[in-house]
Amino acid sequence: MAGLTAPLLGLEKKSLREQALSALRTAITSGELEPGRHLVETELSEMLQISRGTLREALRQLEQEGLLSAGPRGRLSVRHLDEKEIRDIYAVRAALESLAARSLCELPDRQHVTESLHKAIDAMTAATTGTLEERIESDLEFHRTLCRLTGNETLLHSWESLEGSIRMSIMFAGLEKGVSNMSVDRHKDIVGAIDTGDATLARKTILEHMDTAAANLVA
Amino acid sequence: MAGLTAPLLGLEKKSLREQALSALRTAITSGELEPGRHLVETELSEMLQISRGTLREALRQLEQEGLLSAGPRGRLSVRHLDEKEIRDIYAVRAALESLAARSLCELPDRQHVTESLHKAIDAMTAATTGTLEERIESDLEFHRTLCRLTGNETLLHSWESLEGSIRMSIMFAGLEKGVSNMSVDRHKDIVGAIDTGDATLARKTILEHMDTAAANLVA
DNA sequence: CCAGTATCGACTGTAAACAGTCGACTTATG
DNA sequence: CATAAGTCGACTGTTTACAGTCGATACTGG
Repeated sequence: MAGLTAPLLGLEKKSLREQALSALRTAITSGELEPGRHLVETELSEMLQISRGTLREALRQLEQEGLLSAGPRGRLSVRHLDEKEIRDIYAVRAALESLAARSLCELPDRQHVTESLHKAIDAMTAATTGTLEERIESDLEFHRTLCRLTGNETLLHSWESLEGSIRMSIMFAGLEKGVSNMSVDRHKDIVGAIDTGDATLARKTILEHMDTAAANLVA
Repeated sequence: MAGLTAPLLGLEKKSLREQALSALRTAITSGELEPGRHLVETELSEMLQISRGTLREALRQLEQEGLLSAGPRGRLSVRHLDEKEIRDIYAVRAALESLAARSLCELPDRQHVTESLHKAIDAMTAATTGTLEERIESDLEFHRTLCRLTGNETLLHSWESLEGSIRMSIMFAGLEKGVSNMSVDRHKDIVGAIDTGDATLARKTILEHMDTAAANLVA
């Protein structure tokens, strides 16, 4: 049994809370737990086979991410998004990602950045032959990479806190509409703009991308 | 006992979790719970006279707000901010608030907006004769109002999720440095720019305000 | 029949107890 | 003396039980 591989040494055992968080986030953003649905702690804890205390910790986080809304007496339900809310979410998303794009343009050495973004583009290209879900995942991964590459942890965290709302927006609009915003060419334009090092151009490209995306979602 | 006033009818009893959240947020952002301090659940729950379960829910939220960082084995400690992190926080803050400013310029009817902002300015003016804490509160209230007036709930929520980090940045720099960014005149400039309805000017004013603020904090 | 009161079930909020992991320290062994 | 094994305390993660609030329904009295 000698010679354990490095990945095994780095194994991370996920807590029940984290597992519940993931499962619930997926169930909500996929529509399985439908908008407006009242989440009853006792039911959910039985379904997930965890205690109510553990579940509550996960639910609190989802509430903070904007996926759940608290009704009277602390009752949590899956949030419903109307058109205005989707537009609002995309406006904030645009603000964060345009900051990311500008920040990347201002980096002294952009080579590793563009390499990583090209990899993310390749992944998007590969996903065009996959399922709608795969295309959405690769798209969101591209945008997350954009934020991550800035090295601004606060920016990445803010974006990730918005990710659930973004996913719900796509779900509300329907996956086909969502995917219509995920063309590889338009993302190549973003990378191209960043490549030029022109922060104003990069910002403008992102803002336009997000304007179009929001308009498509609410059409 | 007839004739209860409307405010009494609207009384909201805060849960222990919410009370703990407030108390902890204040203790952290004021420096009472100092950066790097390991928060031991059993100690804190005894101090606050609440159960560990209730405390955990509050701590989770503070972690998500960026005020605490999780170390090995789930141990939470008060986050320490270095200069880069402060700059990063202010960059994200600038992105959010400049979106707010641009959004306000695009509103069809800006009269009630400018009235509210002028009120916030008046409160800042009144606070100049008060304590440093009062000045910081009135400043943050001005900026929160900026975001709230847009009617974009996602934007307000994102800003509020950042507020703790903002407060900690000010605390790290020292209150005097923080207050140096809170001159009434500079905030009047922001309102003035929004008054013109020129979204580009308003955005630029905010970005400059935040650039200067960050530079002052890390100087 | 209607209004007031009582009861009960369905929750959420909270506390107390149990369980597991780790590091520091002590003890045993070669 | 150095190393390995054992023990224990200090936590965090989780479960179970208790407590309170509310709405819906049933009951009672005028």
